[in-house]
Amino acid sequence: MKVENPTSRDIADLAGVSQATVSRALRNSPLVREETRNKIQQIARDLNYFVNRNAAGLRTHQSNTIALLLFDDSDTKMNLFFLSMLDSITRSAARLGYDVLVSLQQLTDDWHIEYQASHRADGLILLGYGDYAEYREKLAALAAAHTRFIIWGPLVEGQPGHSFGCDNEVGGYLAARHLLELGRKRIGYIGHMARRSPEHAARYNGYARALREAGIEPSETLHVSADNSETQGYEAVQQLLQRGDSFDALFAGTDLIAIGAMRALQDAAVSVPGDVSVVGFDDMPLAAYVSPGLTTVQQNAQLGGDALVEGIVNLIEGKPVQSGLMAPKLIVRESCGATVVQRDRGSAG
Amino acid sequence: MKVENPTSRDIADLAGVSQATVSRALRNSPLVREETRNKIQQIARDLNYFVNRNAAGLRTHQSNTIALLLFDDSDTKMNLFFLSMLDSITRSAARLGYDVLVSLQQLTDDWHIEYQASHRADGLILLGYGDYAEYREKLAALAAAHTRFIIWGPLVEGQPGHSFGCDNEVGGYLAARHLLELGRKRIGYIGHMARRSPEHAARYNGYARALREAGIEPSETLHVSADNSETQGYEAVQQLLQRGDSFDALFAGTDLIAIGAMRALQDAAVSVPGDVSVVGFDDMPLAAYVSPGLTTVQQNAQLGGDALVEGIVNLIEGKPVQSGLMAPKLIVRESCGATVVQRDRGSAG
DNA sequence: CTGAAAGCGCTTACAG
DNA sequence: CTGAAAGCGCTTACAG
Repeated sequence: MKVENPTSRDIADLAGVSQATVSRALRNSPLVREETRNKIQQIARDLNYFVNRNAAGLRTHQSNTIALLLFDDSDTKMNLFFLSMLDSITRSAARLGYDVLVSLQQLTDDWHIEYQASHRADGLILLGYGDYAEYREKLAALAAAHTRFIIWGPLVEGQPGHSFGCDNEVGGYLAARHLLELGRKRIGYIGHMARRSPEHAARYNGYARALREAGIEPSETLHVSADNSETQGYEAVQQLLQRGDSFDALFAGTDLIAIGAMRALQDAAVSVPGDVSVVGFDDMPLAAYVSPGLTTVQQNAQLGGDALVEGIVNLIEGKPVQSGLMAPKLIVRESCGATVVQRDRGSAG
Repeated sequence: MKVENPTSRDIADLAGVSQATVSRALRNSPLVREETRNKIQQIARDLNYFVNRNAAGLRTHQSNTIALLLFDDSDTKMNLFFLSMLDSITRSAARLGYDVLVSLQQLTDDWHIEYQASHRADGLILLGYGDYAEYREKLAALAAAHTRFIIWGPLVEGQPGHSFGCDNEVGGYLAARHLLELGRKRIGYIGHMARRSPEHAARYNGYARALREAGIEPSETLHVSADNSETQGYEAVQQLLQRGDSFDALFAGTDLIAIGAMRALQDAAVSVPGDVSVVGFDDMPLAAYVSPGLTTVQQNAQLGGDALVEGIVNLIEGKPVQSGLMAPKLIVRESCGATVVQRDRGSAG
């Protein structure tokens, strides 16, 4: 009873029912008598039959697929945080019956409005940091094409579509509070300053809020602009040291910047955390392994991925979706001089 | 001239030609007069039209999609090496006109024979380390279902399907040669010993070959079995130290093991590389950041990903495919005591 | 609870 | 170079 590429018609013949009944039975329609359904499903299993997704999709105008668009225009390799989100995204999607199509994009690429138009995906998840000016335009184009999408990122006033992200303002606040509680007073900031990046702006704002609450006015001379790379973190500290304005702590916009900064400090014979405390942002696997271990602000990739999938699936299914933020968490290691109860190396990697 | 969800028929009406001609024009058929083709393509662009993949796939029995199945049964998070391969895989696939469907699997899961049977993918790329006994069974099932697939991994005698991987034997040889050239004589090995994992067996064999070439018989008492985790590397070194047999170098089957091993040595006040040299395998981003920087054997993820995509696409298109291996490369950092010309931190991350 | 029938939107022999 | 027509394999109103 071998059929090479069985169709529902083959099963119908074998079961002695109509093809329509086979289709119903395989979709667990209550319209089909249980006995009939069981028989049909058994035959399908025996034949190694699986519904042709193209045919089903053509009929139903669905693909049961989510496209995950990763973009990254920094000079580093694909951000590991996004990669680690891939894990929870694919798992959540699978649980809800969706496949995940992955595409790595340059921000300058066409943004594949066609994913939905071509019925390859029912909706998009957008993941990555980028220049927001350019970004906004693309989002508007997606919205104009009636593409369903959800963005990982902050709530931005007037931005088309839905988003879910980390509360970067709170993250920056947590980082700066930690430094203040350790007695640090002259706390610098290294990161994106421009409003090109609302993520980084929010981190900065949280930092500034904590300082002001402590009666300290953030000092321009302790701020250095840097993109997300170790090199830029390194160079930023060199600049800072040249300026000659003293500082006893640094809040870096990302872990990569923080790691570069720590290295620059060490190369300049400045002790971390003896002379200067350093806090990062992201908690990438590296953060636990550098020396000293980097205290940083963690975004929960698991929660984030789950929320994004839930959001896009709700969008696809026409249910209401709210943009939202999740709370970040301070991970204390050695780079600030706080007493560490137990060294957390995080997950291996 | 707005059409909500345009089909080729809408374009045909607008262009004053038949739907068949539209289909030909959009696929750049030479059968269509250039003028007609240009006109049709212009209209398609104006309408934001994209070919319905379900309909096209139903007709052609193709999905132009590759399924990437990542599995990992180690206790660590998804192996970063595989994740970094994702980059070159999606890019290569895109260049060849294929989408990439990603699925994270447990080795114990069903292996989605249905990806191809359901016409969701034209072929599979299998990525991950695993228990080979269990593995083999699944591969046989895939082959029995006429599923096209290519595996990242070693050439294994009698294994169904095609594969592409790193020459682990040469990698192990390079690592051990390096240690021998630095004057090390008592070189231990930490890693999988069982033949469950041909990858690790090959690494061990290369190591043993280098030793024997140098007139040294690999010593049982300097071998400790360990899975791919920092913890197991740490514990392995503790065991080794307890045994009391002296050693001046360690070759670890993976970077994670090596990093755990280095930490155990440091915790036991054994200097790395002063007393003991350590070499790892993989060159994960971490390797450049631990202290001392880990000398290790690098597998080129870029090349690997490209080769896997090329392989599966050839398989899909009925072209001949050869299983193959690529040469690994020794990355010298500080953990062995060799003179390092320039510190290579590799790519950020 | 089941069947006959229409139709989703394409691709491609076939005929001209 | 172009068109009319068949058909890919499903899902789902419609009728019974």
